[in-house]
Amino acid sequence: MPELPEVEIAMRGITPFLEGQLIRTCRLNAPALRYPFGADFQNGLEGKTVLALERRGKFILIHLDSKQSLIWHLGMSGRIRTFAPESDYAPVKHDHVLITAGDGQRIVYNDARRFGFMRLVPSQNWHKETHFIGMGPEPLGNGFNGPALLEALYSKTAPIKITLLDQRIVAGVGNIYASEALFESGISPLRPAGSLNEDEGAKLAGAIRHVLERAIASGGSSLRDYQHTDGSLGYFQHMFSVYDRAGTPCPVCSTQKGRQDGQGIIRITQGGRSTFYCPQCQK
DNA sequence: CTCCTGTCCTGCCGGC
DNA sequence: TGCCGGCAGGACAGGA
Repeated sequence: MPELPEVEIAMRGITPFLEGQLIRTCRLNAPALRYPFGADFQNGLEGKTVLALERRGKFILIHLDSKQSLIWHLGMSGRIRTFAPESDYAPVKHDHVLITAGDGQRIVYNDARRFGFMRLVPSQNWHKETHFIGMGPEPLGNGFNGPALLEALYSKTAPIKITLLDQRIVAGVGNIYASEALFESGISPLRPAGSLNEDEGAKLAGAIRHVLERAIASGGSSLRDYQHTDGSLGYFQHMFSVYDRAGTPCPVCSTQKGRQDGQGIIRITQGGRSTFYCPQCQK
């Protein structure tokens, strides 16, 4: 499910419930998510105080005062809900992890498909965990721009859409925002990644940043099960140009004189996953 | 190395 | 109405 914007919003949502707070209890309703929790998981959380939270790619990191950090990934269907101390928590199916903190506020992790996971690792070396080794730059950070992107792409022969999903190229881009960024930059998803020129590299880097920033500002994309931690919905899905819009007119070329004969947005499959684009606008 | 495919798991939707 | 196939926001392993 969640790509960078949704993970960022989830992290912002839980921060006021956890930052500086004592974790009182951690209840597990399943033996494993993607991986087993491990015998020491609950003990590693209970009685510890949260120092800080941060995001890296699609991962949330929760640093504890025990020199351990919680690595948290939401997989495809992971969702976090928060409950204020005095509010009622009504359990729903697939609520796998319940954390009670501070004054009694609760943080609940629900994940129908259990593709997500939580792992405790030494804080000092969290970035040396396999998930983060070789991970590409943060697209909203200073290290990401046209030249840096081109450098990462130049030797690649795979289609640019598939390559953008590789977290070693740039962190946090997933299936929705890869299609959206390619549309915004006018680049065909079928282009070999290494074939982009300087101008296209700059355009694509800018489009990735722009799309992600707009998605965060719009509260992310609420498809299927994704919601904010307080239960509210994002509305960036209403601003998709191409994703899940197969058969609709292209928002750019359908309005241009002499170009109304395009077939509109089409869906293709690349690497077993859907790609949406406008064959007329994206070359 | 890169690339391509399959797999983990449940839910939902459309077609018959 | 029920059943079945296909698809879903991700990451990783293993083989070519």
